[in-house]
Amino acid sequence: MQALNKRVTVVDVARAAGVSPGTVSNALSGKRRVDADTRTRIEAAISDLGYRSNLAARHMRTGQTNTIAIISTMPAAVAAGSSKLGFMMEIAASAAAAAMQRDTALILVPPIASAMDALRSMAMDGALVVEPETGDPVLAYLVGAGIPTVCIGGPEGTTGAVVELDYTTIARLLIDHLRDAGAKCFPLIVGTSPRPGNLAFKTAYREMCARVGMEEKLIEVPEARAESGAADAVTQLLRTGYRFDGILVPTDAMATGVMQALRAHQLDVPTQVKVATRYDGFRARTETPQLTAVDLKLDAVATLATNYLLDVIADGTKGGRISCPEPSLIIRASSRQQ
Amino acid sequence: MQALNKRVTVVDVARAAGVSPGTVSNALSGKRRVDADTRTRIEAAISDLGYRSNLAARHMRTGQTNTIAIISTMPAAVAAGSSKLGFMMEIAASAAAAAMQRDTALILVPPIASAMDALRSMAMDGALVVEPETGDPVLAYLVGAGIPTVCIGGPEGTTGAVVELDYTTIARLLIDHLRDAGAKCFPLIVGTSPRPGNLAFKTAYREMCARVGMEEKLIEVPEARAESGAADAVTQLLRTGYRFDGILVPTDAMATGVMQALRAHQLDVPTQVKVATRYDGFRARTETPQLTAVDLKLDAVATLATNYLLDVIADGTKGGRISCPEPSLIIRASSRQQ
DNA sequence: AGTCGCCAGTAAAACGTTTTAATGGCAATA
DNA sequence: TATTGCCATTAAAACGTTTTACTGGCGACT
Repeated sequence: MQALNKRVTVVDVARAAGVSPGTVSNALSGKRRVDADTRTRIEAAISDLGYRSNLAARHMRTGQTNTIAIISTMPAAVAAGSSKLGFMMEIAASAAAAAMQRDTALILVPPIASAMDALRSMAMDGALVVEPETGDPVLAYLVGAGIPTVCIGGPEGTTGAVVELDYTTIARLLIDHLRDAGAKCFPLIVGTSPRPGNLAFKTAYREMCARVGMEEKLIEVPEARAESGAADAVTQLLRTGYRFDGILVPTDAMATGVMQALRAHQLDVPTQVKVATRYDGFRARTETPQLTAVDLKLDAVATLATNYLLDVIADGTKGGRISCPEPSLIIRASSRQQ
Repeated sequence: MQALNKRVTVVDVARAAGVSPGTVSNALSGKRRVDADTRTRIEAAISDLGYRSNLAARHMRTGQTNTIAIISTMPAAVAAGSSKLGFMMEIAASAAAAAMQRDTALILVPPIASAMDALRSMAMDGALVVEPETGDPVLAYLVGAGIPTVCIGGPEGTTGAVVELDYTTIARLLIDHLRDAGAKCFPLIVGTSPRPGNLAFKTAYREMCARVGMEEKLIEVPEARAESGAADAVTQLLRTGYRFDGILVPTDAMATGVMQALRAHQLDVPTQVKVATRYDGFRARTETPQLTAVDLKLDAVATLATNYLLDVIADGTKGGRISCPEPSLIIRASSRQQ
C-alpha cells in the first residue's frame, strides 16, 4: 500500500514491476501482446499499490471520453412541461443501460434554459438528441462542434443520423381506433408548432376525413398554454353547438385540459365522448378514466439509438435514417366501446 | 478560420493574440486579472479561430471533471424491478437540473449488474447513491476510491454524507391515514430485506398495534417475488378466514399483487378493503382504483442532495446527515372513506 | 534617490496516460 | 555465417491545459 499523500501512477506500477510505463499501459489495454510472466508481475504491482488509472489523463491522450449525452430540445420542453421530461427520462433509462453495456456513461442534460451553455463545459463523444425542432440550436451546436449525434425523431431535413419515430403510423393507429370504437365525428386538437408529430397528425386526420367523409374540425392550440388552451377549445366547441362523440388530442398535456373541460360540462368519457392521446406517460395513466394511448416502444427505440450512436462514434460514419419498432395501441377506458 | 485537419489549441490562440498561453488561460478562467485590451485581443482570436477548449486536458490538469453520477444500489433494484428505476429516475431528473445550475453534468448509472464494473471506467467528482443497503458494494467502492458521496436514504450506519428519507414519518402517515379512513384491522405486507424503509414500517406498525390494541398481522414477502408473493399472502389470509378491512403495503410492486388478489376474490377497494402504499409512482397511479401513496418530495430531496454533494466536493468536508422536506399524503380512491 | 509592492505578463513545468519509433534478442531462413 | 523477421520491451514524445515561479515596469511611499 502507498502513502496517502500521492496518487499512484502508471510509472509507480512500472517501477514496482520492473518494466516501463508503456508496457503497463499495454498490459492494461491489451493493445499489444505482453509476456505472461510480465503481466502477472504488473498485475501484482497494481493490486499491491492499489493503482487506479487516471481517466482524465486517458481521455486526454486518446481523445475519447467514453461518454455520451442525452439532450432534449429546449423550446418543446418548455412547451410540453413535465411530460416532455417523462418522455425523455423513459428513453434515458434504457439508453443508459444500453450505453453501459458498451462501457459508456450517459450524461443527462435536462431540458432547462441553461443547458445550452452547460453543454460547452461537458465532455462527450456523442449525443442523443430527443425530438429536435427544425433549426434546433442544440443540434446546430453539436453538429458545429463536430460531435456525432443521433436524433430520436425529428423533422424531415434533420442532419446526420436519425432513429425515426413513426409519426404517421402513430397518428393512423389512433385515428383508426377512434373510428373502430364507434366515434363518428371527432375533432383533432393539436399543437401549433411545426413539429413532425403535429404535422403527421394533421395530415393523417385530413386524409381520413376526406376518405370517409367526416367533417374536418382541426383545432390548433399553442404549446405554451397546452392545458388551458385545450380546455378552452373544448368549451368553445360546445358553446358553438358543435356535436362530437370523440376527441383526438395527441399531446398529453392537452388531453388533461380536454378531460377537465369534459368533466366541467358533465360529458361522460367514454360513453358520450371517446378520447385518445399519444404518449403513454404519467398523464395518460393518471386521468380518470385512464386514456387510450400508444406504446411507442421507447425502450427499444432508446437501445437502438444508443447502439447506433456508438457505432457512428466508433466507425466515424455519417449514418442515415433507421426505423423504429412498430408502435402499438394501448386501449384504455377512455375510448372503450360500450 | 482554421484548417480542418488540426485542432485549435490555446497556443494557437496565444500566438494569434500575441500573448502567452498562460495569459489566454487566465483570460478564460478569470483566475487572474488580465488587461482589458489584451482580453479583447484574446477574445477576438478565439472567435476568429473557432477555438473550443479541450475539456479532457482541463480535467486532467485540474483533477476536476465537473461530473457527478447518480447510482442506485444493485440488489434492491433487481428486487423491486422497474419501480425502483422510476424512483431513481424521478430523482435523477431533478438532480440533473440542480447539477447543471452549478455547471456540473450528471451521469446516470442504471441499476444493472454491469454497473459495478462500469463505474471504474467513468470519471466523476462525486456520486449520489440512492438508498444503499447495509454493506452496499457500490458505496464501498466509492468510499474506497475516495470519491465523495451523498446517500439519499440508507441505513443507520451509512458512511459519510446522507440526505435522510424520513422513513418513520412516512410509515406513520400511512398508518394513521388508514385508521382515520375507518380501517379497524389491517395487516402489514412488507419486504423481507433489512432495508431501512422496511424496518421503519415494521416498527411503526407494531408500535401502533400495541398502542391502539389492534391485532398485529405482519407478513413478510421476499422482494424477489414481490408481486406474486404479496398476492399469495392475501389469498392465504382469506383462506385462513382472517378478517381485515385494510392492507398496508409499502412496496408498490407488492401493492399490485395485493390488488390482483383482492380482485380475484371479488373484494371491493375501498368499500371492503382500504389499501395504501408508499411510493407514488407508475404503479400506484395505474392501479384501479388508484392507490393512496406518499408524496416523498423527491424533487426537493434531489436538489438538496445534489447541492450538498457539490458542497462536499468543493469544501472537501466530510458531511453528516441532513433531513429531507416533510413528506405528505396523497389520498386516492383506494382508501377513501365512503 | 532608493525601496517597496503591485501589476500584467511570460517561460517552463506539470498533470498521467498512450503511442511512436527504436532496440536487442532470438529463431528461422538463405 | 549472414540475413531476415518477429517478438517483447523501452525511451521519449505527445496530448492541451493550468499553475508556478519569475520578470520587468511603473507608481507610491519613505
